[in-house]
Amino acid sequence: MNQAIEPGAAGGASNAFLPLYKEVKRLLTQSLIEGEWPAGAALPSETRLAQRFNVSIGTLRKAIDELVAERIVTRHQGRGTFVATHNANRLMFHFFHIVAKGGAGRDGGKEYPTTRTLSFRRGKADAEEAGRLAIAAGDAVLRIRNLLSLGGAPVILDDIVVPQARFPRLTEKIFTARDNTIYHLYQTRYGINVLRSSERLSAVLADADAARLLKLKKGAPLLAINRTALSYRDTPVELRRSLVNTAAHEYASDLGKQERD
Amino acid sequence: MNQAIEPGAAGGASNAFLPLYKEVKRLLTQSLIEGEWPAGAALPSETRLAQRFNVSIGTLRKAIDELVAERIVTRHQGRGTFVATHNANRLMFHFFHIVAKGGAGRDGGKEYPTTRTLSFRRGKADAEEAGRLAIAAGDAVLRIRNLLSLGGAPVILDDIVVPQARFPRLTEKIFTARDNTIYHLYQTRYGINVLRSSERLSAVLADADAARLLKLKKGAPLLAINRTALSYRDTPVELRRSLVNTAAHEYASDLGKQERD
DNA sequence: TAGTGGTCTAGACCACGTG
DNA sequence: ACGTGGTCTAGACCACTAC
Repeated sequence: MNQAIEPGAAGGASNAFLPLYKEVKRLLTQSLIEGEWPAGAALPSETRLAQRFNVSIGTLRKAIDELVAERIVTRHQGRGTFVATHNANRLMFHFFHIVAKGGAGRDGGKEYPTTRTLSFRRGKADAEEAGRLAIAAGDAVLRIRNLLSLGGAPVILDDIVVPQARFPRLTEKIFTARDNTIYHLYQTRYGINVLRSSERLSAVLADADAARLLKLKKGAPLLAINRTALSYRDTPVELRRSLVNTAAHEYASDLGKQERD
Repeated sequence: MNQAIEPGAAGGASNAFLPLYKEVKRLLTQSLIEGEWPAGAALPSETRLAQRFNVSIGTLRKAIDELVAERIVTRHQGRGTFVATHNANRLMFHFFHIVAKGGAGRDGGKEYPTTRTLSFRRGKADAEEAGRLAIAAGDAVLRIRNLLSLGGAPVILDDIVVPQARFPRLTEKIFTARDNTIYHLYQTRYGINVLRSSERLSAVLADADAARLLKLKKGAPLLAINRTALSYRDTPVELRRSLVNTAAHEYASDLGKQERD
């Protein structure tokens, strides 16, 4: 399928100037959304893509540059360009920000959490959840509660809310049987690609429930993280509230740092 | 001064391949550190810079692309390329992450804080501070305590530590008389350009001191933010511990978002 | 009108990974 | 040896700003 595009909206009489590489990027994103290249697959070579879109290599590369910056694809010299996959590394670098205190070690004090699912229930979205998930109030959602441990001790209590419509036939068995990250499950089984997240943090006191599960006294300070996970074009796909015991761990935010995989 | 460089380290017999644009970027950064173009000043045009370094425009632009991505310079079509300055906007977008809860308004609930300096003292760096500031334990430091208010109510208690050697003759009068942000003062008066920050967040309980100043009960939950502010080549220039009352505000972290000025 | 950054092209050559 | 992405070049033209 040849999606050749005009040499330049700029050349036309149009007043809305859209650079050619932005249009190429839009077409590439569209193909990614439609699943033309599934997660982990190689895109056609830059030469072929340039021919397909009828643009020069330089213009094609500029479009892919932006996709790389948004971590939608990754380039490997000598091998090709690939659709980014959700592996443990990507999770740790871009979506898991809890590190051991004082642990300025090799990985900045990061260790992999172990997850235990405490509950998995169906429910209906309240007004606030509906707004944040861009669905209607009362729509079916799945509510999942996970307890995450670091170094054997429970540290994080996660409450996850996802729209049922986006995850048809997702059962507790499938959810807990996964041998990889949750976002990997979303990606491989439902074609939903979590690309970035928006988080709001505050300090709260542990209620009886949280205290029991995190093995703390009621009234201990906890870090509360409200996350909205976003996919292509900032479509919300998951809400998550995390309660973190920051006695021995903390939340790391390195702003402006050049991130690399 | 013509800093022409060889057409390519790649062309030599060297095994350590360094792209030409990286070398150009290094030379540009060096000139910025040495103050050849002070904050707010325009760099020479891309044509002139390309001639000066004896590279093509494309290569020169690729070097500047990275400086733009790191927010060290900003480009304005038709006007030129300028050394980024610390104004209120830059502070709010890149270094001040406290927003009003539920305030999904025009600026995402952001409002400008008003600052009151509570104390300004000389002291000596302890071992931990020395390590984080890359100075020797016992070196002279300045300790500054600020109380920040939002909407008229005190919300944030800041404790700042900076090496005295980097800020010669900085007095409380100069510090409190500034009519702009603290980082603007660092930049204009001391040529120290804060480029990014590394932050660690945890939840704590208010002690008597914090409770009194933030008008809270002792034992109320507070968000503690430990920040290291970094300049060129990740040189640390300031430590800051913030205690935030998150009753009506929260910390915003939009990871992976394409930031723009 | 002049000067600046922004886009787009066509082509040469290099570095890297795989066979 | 081959194909991939990465670098570098030289030049044309467009969009924007300031004067």
